[in-house]
Amino acid sequence: MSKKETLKIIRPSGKREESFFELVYEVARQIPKGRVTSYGAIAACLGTKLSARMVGWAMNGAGKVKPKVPAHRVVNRNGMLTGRHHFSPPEKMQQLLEKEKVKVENDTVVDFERLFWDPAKELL
DNA sequence: CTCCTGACTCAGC
DNA sequence: GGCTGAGCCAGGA
Repeated sequence: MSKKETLKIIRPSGKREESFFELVYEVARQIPKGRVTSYGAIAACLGTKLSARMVGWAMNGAGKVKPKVPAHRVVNRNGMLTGRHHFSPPEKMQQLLEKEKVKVENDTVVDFERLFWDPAKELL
C-alpha cells in the first residue's frame, strides 16, 4: 500500500469527517496511558462488534494520522500483541507498553483484564 | 464490477 | 481443550 493511498484512506480528499476509520481513531485516542483495550471492544463501541477486523485494519493508518493513534494500546481480546509486526520496528509496540508500566510477556499483556479499558463503559 | 485479503471473534468439532 | 471454518466491513488489484 502506497503512502498516497493510505493517506487517502485516512484523509479522503476534502471532506468525509466520519468514516469507520476515524471513529476507531477517536476511540483509540481516548485510551488512557497505561491502559489497553481490544479490537472487539472498540468495534462493539462503534456498534459493529463483528467488525473487529476492520478496527485492526483501521489501525493500519495509526501513527500516520494526526494526532497519532496509540495503536500499541490496542490488542486482541486475549491481550496478545497480534499487531506488533505492523510496527516499525515490531518491538516498538512492546517497548511503548512497557514504557507505560504495562508488562508484556510472550507477546501478551500481563494483567490484561485489570488494565483493560472498555470504551463503551468509560467513554460513554 | 468482481474477487481477495486482513492487526478479529465466536461457534462448532 | 486446541484447531478449523464462517461471518463481518472496507479497501485494493
